[in-house]
Parts: sequence; structure tokens; C-alpha cells
Amino acid sequence: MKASDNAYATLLTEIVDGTLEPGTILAEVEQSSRLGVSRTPLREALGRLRKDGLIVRQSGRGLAVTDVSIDDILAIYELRQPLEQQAARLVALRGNPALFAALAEEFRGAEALIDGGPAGIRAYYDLNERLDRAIEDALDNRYLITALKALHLHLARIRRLNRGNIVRLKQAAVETLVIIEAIVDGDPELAASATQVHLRQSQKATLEAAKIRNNKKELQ
Amino acid sequence: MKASDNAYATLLTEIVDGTLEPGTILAEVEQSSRLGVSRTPLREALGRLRKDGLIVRQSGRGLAVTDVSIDDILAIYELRQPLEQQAARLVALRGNPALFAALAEEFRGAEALIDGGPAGIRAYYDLNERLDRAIEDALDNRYLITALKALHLHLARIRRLNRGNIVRLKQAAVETLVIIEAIVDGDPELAASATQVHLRQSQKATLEAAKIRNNKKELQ
DNA sequence: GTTATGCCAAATGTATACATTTAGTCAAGA
DNA sequence: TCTTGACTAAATGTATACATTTGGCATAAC
Repeated sequence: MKASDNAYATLLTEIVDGTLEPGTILAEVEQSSRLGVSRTPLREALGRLRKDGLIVRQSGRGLAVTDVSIDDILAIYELRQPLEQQAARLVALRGNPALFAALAEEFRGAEALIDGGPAGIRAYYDLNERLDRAIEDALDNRYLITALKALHLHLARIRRLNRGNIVRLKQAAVETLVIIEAIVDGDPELAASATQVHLRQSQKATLEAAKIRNNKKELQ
Repeated sequence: MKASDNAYATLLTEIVDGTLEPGTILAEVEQSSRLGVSRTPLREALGRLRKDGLIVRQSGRGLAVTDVSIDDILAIYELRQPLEQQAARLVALRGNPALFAALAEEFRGAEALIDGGPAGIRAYYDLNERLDRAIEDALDNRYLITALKALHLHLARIRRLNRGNIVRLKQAAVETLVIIEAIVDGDPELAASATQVHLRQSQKATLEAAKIRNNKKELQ
């Protein structure tokens, strides 16, 4: 694996999981020595992160990790809503019903999985990832997939806000199941509507979590 | 201006306007000497073009300019449709009516402009660009704007197919005017529907032009 | 006391030498 | 004749030295 890929993957993980907090300055010399690569591959990694919108030029002096504000959550969902509705529509038309029927069956066991402690929750996240991959495979559209992947990068950052909200996790599983069943039935408009419902609920829960978090910060 | 920005801008223009045809291999040493920059900034430029989806790794030996097939046109419109409908909806809710009323007035003169020869057509293209910028300003959503800009890069490549189709150009101006009027009226659903109509017509014209072009190529 | 200007230090931007990987070709063996 | 392997040449990947830009601080003038 290339050194620049390693640096990119490491920095990406650290930004998404919050190790590198918003506002952190990433200086080239500092990060290159920390990650054990020279400046050239590091610069390549920083360039990719910049295109991803995860870091921005800070007045010519270093690159800063971008913030994720309440407004950002609203903006991200304004993009997520049309993209995922379109994806649901197209997958309902093109997806292999048997494959999605199998995924639906797994989602019917999601509640039990979520109740099964940390390992079960990890398994549930893994199930969601497999669903995303099945959707991408069925889409067969590199332009749409690229847009979805860029979006998912930012979603991964805000998803941390909902961490630990078991009730919401179970609700989301039920909502997702409705979408998958519409896909199995080959019903694009139902799939789109079910996606709209799911995303509206998801946005609501995320906004509430973000507001609570903001209030806590102010109290500090 | 940075050397890497120059290299990026030059290569981008050449790929979009067809100077660098699909399939062309861009080798680092060759391009760096041609563009008069060293390999380091050139590599940065190539990395950005790769993220844009305009070039791809060709089996480890150089980067090749991507092709734009009929299937690509279909795929691009599967992304364009939901993105621009969402943009139209949001701008109808947020846009400054006076600003868009002024643009509408300009579009009412579009037919005369298009009949005014090459200079008039250039002016019409310029008008479209100002509309796009007004839309981006009104959106005030960096995630959506980023997705739209990435899309427009690919649209610019396929737009060349319609070059010289005066009849289609005039139709497009009329369809665009309907969208703008819906924005001025603050009617999001009408703006979305008008966008759907416009894009369907646009896709149809583009596909026909592409098919004619393909047939000509086969005859050669 | 405040503002403007010039210097300094540290950051990014660039060029280039060197390392490593890879595709293509040629030859030898089955 | 076909396949397999090694060798070679040329490409990309990396490190580092050097150039340039820029932000911050100190000093001086108003």
C-alpha cells in the first residue's frame, strides 16, 4: 500500500471518529513526522481530504479540520434527501430481489441484535454497511455512487452524535426494513417515500442530539 | 497563482473542450515538461482530476482521460435529475425574487440573442453561467453546491455534443424561463416540475446527438 | 496609546535525485 | 507453437533540499 494512501486513511479515520477535533490545524511538517511519511505523500493525502471537504485552508497558514454545526446538519440533509431517494428508486427498479430479500430477513432480526450489547451493535453497523454496498452494486452508476460516497463521509461524522441512542437505532432499523421491502417488491415510488420518512426521522433525531451536545458545551 | 493550479486549469480545459480526447494517456514526465512545471505540482493537478473522475489509473501505467459513452449520459442524468430538482425547490424558497425577475427578463430576450450569431450565442452561454451562479448563491449549501459543481464538470463535456443545435438552444431557453418564473413566484413544486421537464428534453436531445455522432464514427 | 511598517521565523510551494514497481519483450523449454 | 520466466526500460512513488510566501511581533512615528 502506498504511503499517501496510508496517510489519507489514517487522517480520514481520525477526523471522522473525532480524534482530530474540528478546528485542529494540520501542519505538513508536524503531521508528516507524526505519521512517519515524508511531506510529498502527506500533501497528496491532505489534498484529497480538502476535496472531500473535511479540511479547509486556514488563511494560508495550515489546514484546519472543518466544523460540523447545526447548519451543516441541515445542509447535509438537503443533499442526502434527494440523493438517497433517487438511489432507492433506481435500486427498486434494478436490484436483485433475492439479494435484498435476504437483507430484509437480516433486518427483521435487527432489534434482537441491537439488544445484544456492543458486539451486537457492531454487527448491526456491519449489516448497514453491507446494505450500502448492495445498493451501490445495484445502482451501477459511478456518478451517483461517487456523490453518495462523498455524502456518507460527512454522515459518518455526524452519526457519532446518535451513538448510544438505542431507541433511535431500533426505530431506524424498522424504517430501513420498509425501504428494503419496497425494493424487493420493485416499487420505486414506495421506496422513495419510505426513504423520505426514514431520513426525516433521522434528521430530527440528529438535530436533537446536536442541540443537547451544544448546550452541554456552553455549560462547560 | 500556484503552478499546480495552472496545470490543473489547463488540463481541465483541454479535457472538457476535447483537445485531450478520451483514452489519451497523461504521463507525468511528458505532461510536466509540456506544461512547464515540475512533477510535484503536476501530480497534485492529476490527483484533483482523478477525484473529479475525468482521468483514471490505466493499469498502473499512466492516467487515461475517461470516455463519455451513451451509458455515461444516462448515468449523469440519473444524478442531475434529483440534484437540480432539489436546487430548484430550495432556490424557489430562498432566492431573492427581484434578482431572479431580472434574470427572467434577460431570458425573454434569449431567442433574439441566439439568432445573433456566434457573439450572441456566447452571450447566451454567459447568461446561463450567471444564472448558475445566482442559484449557487441562493442555495447557501456547500455540500449541495460541491455536488452540483462536480456534476457540471461532466455536463460541460457532453454539452459539446449539442453545439450548433440552434433549435434545441431556443427550446432550452424557453424551458429555463419557466423554471425561473416559478422561482420568482416562490413556488418550489412548480420549479421542481419545470426542472424535470427541462432535463428530460435536454437528455433526449443529448442522446440523439450522441447516437448520430457514434454512427458517424462507425462509418469512418 | 494607537497605528503603520519592516524584519524574522516558520509555513507552504517547487524542483530534483533516488527508490520502487510494473509492463513489455525476448528467449528458452515443454 | 505456445507458455513461462527473467530481464530491461520506463513509469510512478518517495524523500529532501531549496525557493517563496506569509503571518506575527517589535519598534518607531504620529
